[in-house]
Amino acid sequence: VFLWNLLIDAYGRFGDAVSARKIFGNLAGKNIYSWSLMLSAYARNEHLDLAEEVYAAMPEWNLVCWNTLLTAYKQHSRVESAKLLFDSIQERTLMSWNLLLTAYTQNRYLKEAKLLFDKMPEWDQVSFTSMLTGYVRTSDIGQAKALYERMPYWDLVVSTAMLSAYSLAGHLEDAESIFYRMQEWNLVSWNAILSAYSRHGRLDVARKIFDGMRERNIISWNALLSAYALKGHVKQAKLVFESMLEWNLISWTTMLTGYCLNGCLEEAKLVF
RNA sequence: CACUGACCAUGUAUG
Repeated sequence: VFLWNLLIDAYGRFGDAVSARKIFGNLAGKNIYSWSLMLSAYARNEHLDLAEEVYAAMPEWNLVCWNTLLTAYKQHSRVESAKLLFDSIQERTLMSWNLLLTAYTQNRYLKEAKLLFDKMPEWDQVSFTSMLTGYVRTSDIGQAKALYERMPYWDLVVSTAMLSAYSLAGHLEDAESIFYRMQEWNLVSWNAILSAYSRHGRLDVARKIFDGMRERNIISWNALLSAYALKGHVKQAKLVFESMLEWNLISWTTMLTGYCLNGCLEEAKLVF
């Protein structure tokens, strides 16, 4: 059963809920892990209705499956359902609280988020990050900063969130000072500072950061691309675009917007 | 063996 469970998990993560379902369906002696894995396979792959069916059919429920269903509701913006589930479950961990909080903040229920945050039995870095991004989404940089300064310490994720918040609010220098005071960096935080410079039109610095990065992903490339495309350097942007190894919807939209902003309507049409 | 937070374009509700 362990091994079959691993396979269900793999298919679920790969996005193939149908194959996961086949294995699950034929599996004799399903345990609570099998059920939870099937539940998250559906939850991850945009099948909320099927996830609910699996949940309803489960022989028993535990914390993990409640949390998984909360995650699914949150991702599908079913905030009311998340709240109902949260109120009805037998036990809650900090993660369950964080999930409801994130359901609120990601869907801009800021008042509810604030009330819940103040009612929580404890907070961890996730709780703070979630509340912080709630403020950011509602453009309240002041509250975001106040919350950040209340924290006992800062991990990589919450620092990156605050860095991006400053950048979004137009405070490049505050973003920089967070970055340089951090104890550790990863690809995401490098991308965040790169995009901060890019957003503020500091093309030279953005380029240097990009060139100096040890690893890059498509987000890094798109950030550099937008530095050029949206600040009037269409030719440079085109060069970057052509050296990219892969493109996604964001790359194309960036390039298209760049052409439009610079009056290159023919090129824009071609891209489109 | 299962569950939560941060990074990229455009748009995102007094139009």
